[in-house]
Amino acid sequence: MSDGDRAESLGHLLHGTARAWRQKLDERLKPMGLSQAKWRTLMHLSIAQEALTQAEIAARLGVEEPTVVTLLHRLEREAWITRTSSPHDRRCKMVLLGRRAQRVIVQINATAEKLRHELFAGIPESDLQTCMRVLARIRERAEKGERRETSTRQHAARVLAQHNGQTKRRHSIPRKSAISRRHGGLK
Amino acid sequence: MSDGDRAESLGHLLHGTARAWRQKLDERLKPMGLSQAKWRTLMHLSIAQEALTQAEIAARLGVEEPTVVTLLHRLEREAWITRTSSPHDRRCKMVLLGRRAQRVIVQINATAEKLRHELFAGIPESDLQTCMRVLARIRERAEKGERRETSTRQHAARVLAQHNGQTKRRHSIPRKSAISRRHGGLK
DNA sequence: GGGAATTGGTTAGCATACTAACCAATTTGG
DNA sequence: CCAAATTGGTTAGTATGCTAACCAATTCCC
Repeated sequence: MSDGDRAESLGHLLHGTARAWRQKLDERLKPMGLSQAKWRTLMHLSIAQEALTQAEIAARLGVEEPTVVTLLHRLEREAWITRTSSPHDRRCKMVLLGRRAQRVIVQINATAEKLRHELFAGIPESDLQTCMRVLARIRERAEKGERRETSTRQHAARVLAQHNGQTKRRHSIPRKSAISRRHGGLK
Repeated sequence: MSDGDRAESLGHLLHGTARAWRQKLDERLKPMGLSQAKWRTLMHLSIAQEALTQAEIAARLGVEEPTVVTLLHRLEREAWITRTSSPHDRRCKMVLLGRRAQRVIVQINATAEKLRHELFAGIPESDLQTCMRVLARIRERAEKGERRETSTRQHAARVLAQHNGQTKRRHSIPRKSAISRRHGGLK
């Protein structure tokens, strides 16, 4: 029971600490019109020092693509970034930092760093190392076997391809309608 | 620079580990029609062994009240819980575990515990302790000074009370309309 | 006793994340 | 070369969290 308690505590602790940290950072970035998600995106673009595709951003942030779509939508609306079609691959959108972002990105990083210093103050270096090692191990285990085997595009396509020859309508019948109004609107 | 890198890594690591853990647990609870948020709520009710008010649940989960409202709404809709008005305090709603929840709660906890064992396998006890100590310290710091001084109900009310005698319309003009259709509909 | 303050719960609106399903463009393999 | 598979991006719908603003009920205190 004591083992279960301790273990459960780490789960809650992890959850709660991540939440508290995020909230604290959001609170400080708020006056600049930013949040952690936006800041992290800008930071990755800044580090890359070149235009990234949305898929690359998603990979670096560790989130799914649809999440990136709306995130970038907000960032673009607020003039933090610009999105242009790639001339090499017309599927891709190249994402660039706007001037405004380039100007304030230093302050943003400074804010985040200051918070980190505050949070880490007085904690022995070796303890931080241990903590990171433990977390990395847990994360690795939790992510491993996240096969996502069920209902991947590839998987579904493969199954259906084996099932019948035709490739149109690869999935089951759509539930709503999914109308696309994309017939000439954007170039 | 190496210091900044390491520090930044812990931030990302914390975020990513919490996310991976949550996803993994959600994945396993999904067949039972649950998620981490729902499971945690049921677990706290189970531990309490008595009816709790929504405010108590919010405090135990560490989330805000409006979050609990929609969470309980979903749980009630799926017959995991029931909500009844308290006879002692007509403001309160007492939240009770439904029969269905009581029956499966053991399996749910077993699932969560099994995952914990898998994730912790091979990690020295002392390292886990250190990790928890570090996280607890960071969390404490991050939560401290979360004054929420700006725009608390109490604060706003106090300020306006000093400003003018009347208490009606304590806040600024609502931006939309905030129509309440609560005039006899319920009860 | 009664007005002020507090507390419990709610709605509205937003941010951030997900999965499922889809289209358009490119790459691959026979 | 061309059909099949893959890849990049999108929309729709849902879950989970937040803050702001509010109502109703209770408690506090003069």
